[in-house]
Amino acid sequence: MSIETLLEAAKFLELQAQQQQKAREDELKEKQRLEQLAEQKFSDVKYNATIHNNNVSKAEERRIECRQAPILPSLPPPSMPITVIPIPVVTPNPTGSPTLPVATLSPPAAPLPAATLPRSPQPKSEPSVLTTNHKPLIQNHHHQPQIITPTDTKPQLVQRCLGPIVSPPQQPTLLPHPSPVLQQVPLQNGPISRGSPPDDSRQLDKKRPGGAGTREVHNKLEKNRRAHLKECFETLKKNIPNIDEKKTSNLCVLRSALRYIQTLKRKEKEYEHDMERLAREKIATQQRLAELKNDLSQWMDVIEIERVLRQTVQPEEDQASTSTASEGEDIMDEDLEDETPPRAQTALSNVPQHPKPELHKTAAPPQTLTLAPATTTTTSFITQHISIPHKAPLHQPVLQPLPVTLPQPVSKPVAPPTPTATTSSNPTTSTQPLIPNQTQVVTMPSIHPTVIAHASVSHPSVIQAVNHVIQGGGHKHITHLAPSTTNSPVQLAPTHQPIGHITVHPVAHLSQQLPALYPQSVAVTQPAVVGHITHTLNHTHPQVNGTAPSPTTTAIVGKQTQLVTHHPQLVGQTMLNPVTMVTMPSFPISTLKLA
DNA sequence: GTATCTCTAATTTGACTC
DNA sequence: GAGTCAAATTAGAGATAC
Repeated sequence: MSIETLLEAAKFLELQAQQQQKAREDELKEKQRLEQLAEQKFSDVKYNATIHNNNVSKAEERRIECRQAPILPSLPPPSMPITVIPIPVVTPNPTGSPTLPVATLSPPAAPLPAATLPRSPQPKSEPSVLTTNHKPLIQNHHHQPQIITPTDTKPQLVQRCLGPIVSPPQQPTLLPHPSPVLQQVPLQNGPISRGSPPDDSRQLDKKRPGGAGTREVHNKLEKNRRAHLKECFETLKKNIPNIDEKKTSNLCVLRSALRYIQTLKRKEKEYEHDMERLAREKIATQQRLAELKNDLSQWMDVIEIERVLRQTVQPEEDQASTSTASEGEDIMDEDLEDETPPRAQTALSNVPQHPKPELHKTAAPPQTLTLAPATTTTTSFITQHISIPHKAPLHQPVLQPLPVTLPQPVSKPVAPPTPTATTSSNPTTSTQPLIPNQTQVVTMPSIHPTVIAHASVSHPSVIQAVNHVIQGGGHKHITHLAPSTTNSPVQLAPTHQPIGHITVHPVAHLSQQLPALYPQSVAVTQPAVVGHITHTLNHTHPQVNGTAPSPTTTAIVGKQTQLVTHHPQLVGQTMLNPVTMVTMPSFPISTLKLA
């Protein structure tokens, strides 16, 4: 029954196909003229087939299919010869297969057509039919495999789409070989075989909610993602030095990047270590520098003390050739103008100028102390003793001959240094031209005839020098003064006055006392000198009130203990040295002029 | 010069996570 | 649903053997 019925059905389908074919050809002509799908949709299913033959795009196909979907049901089964649907109509099969395919392509639908059409083994029994039908079947598979897949998304849809999608190509080919049964076989087998049963169809259903568009979109997105990935690799490649621009795969890029990162990390660590090492070296160097400074200052103290001792040996006759303080100041002012300040020598020449307040402001450098006139042993002692510590370490030229700055090179033949000269004892002093300094000191007295004037000139520089020493870590230096003096070959007389207690020595009194106090200049003690300085400062402040402070004096006193300002006005002007914790006068001592 | 092999990039596709 | 990942596949280029 099955075969016969199938054959009959096939014949019936063939007839219908022929009729449809004719109608289709007519429609094709019309379509070619019109080429409008909307009208053609409703015209006939054949119309759809023609659309496919015209190489309509997939999207259009889908659209058309979707549009047709509602139409198909409306069409009476018998009127759908081309689609699979007609089969049931034709076939006497009571199973109602015609409706099934329409409802669902999948499982239920598949069996029916497959059972009926595939029976196409019949074709074997009927070679003619089989051969003829076989071609279309293959063609269908080859020509529009993709077309089918997209339409498989939904059973109904697929079912509806099957007709149009598969049939179109078939029909043209089928026309010459009318065998409705065979035509239908491929039609249904196509999708079924592909989907091969339900699994595939389910996957398709799951995967194609949006049809092939989803796949295309997904592929496009994936492509963009790859492009982005590629850009990232290129960027990475650019950031890696020493890498071949062209012949480098992504793998090489990654490896190179890894190596480069490791190298950078290693370098970073190295640099960190270097920084730490340099920091440690810096600290050590600074410490070393500080030590050297201290040593140098101490060392210079000894030198200066020795020098002072030698100077003290000089006879007082130096004073005889001294001129008035004012004269000396004037002369020194001229010198100051003539010379440029920056150099040590120029600075040295500035010393005499200090007496004038305004000049002192400008030419305060303590280096000038070296030029302190040696009108009296005390003054010379004071000046050199105090000033050297500062100048020595900072300005080596201070030790150089100073006659240049001297307005009156009345250099008297300096008495040969006493055998006790420590210059030889101290290796450092031996290397330095101490003798010129002595000569200078000797010559200076001519400039400063009186001790007072001398002191007035020398104090500023002395104080400033001391101040520098203190500020520059010279505190130790000051403390070393006493020991150094004691250690020096020349024995200094013990201080006549306690360090912690400063006595005021009237200036006039000083000139008289100095010889007495220090029969030999060498015997002059630091405290005494300091005391004189402070004393003069305290008493001369009215003249210099308002001038810049010079903490040197207090610094000097600081070593002793603290400065007692005797003058009430000074109290308000005194400053507390943060280093020595000693009050410092706020006025420039250099401007002091002892009345 | 050709065939073969190897490597790599590009593509497709299914699965997974958020 | 978008984005991502991984496996499978494909195509092209370079190296090698014949």
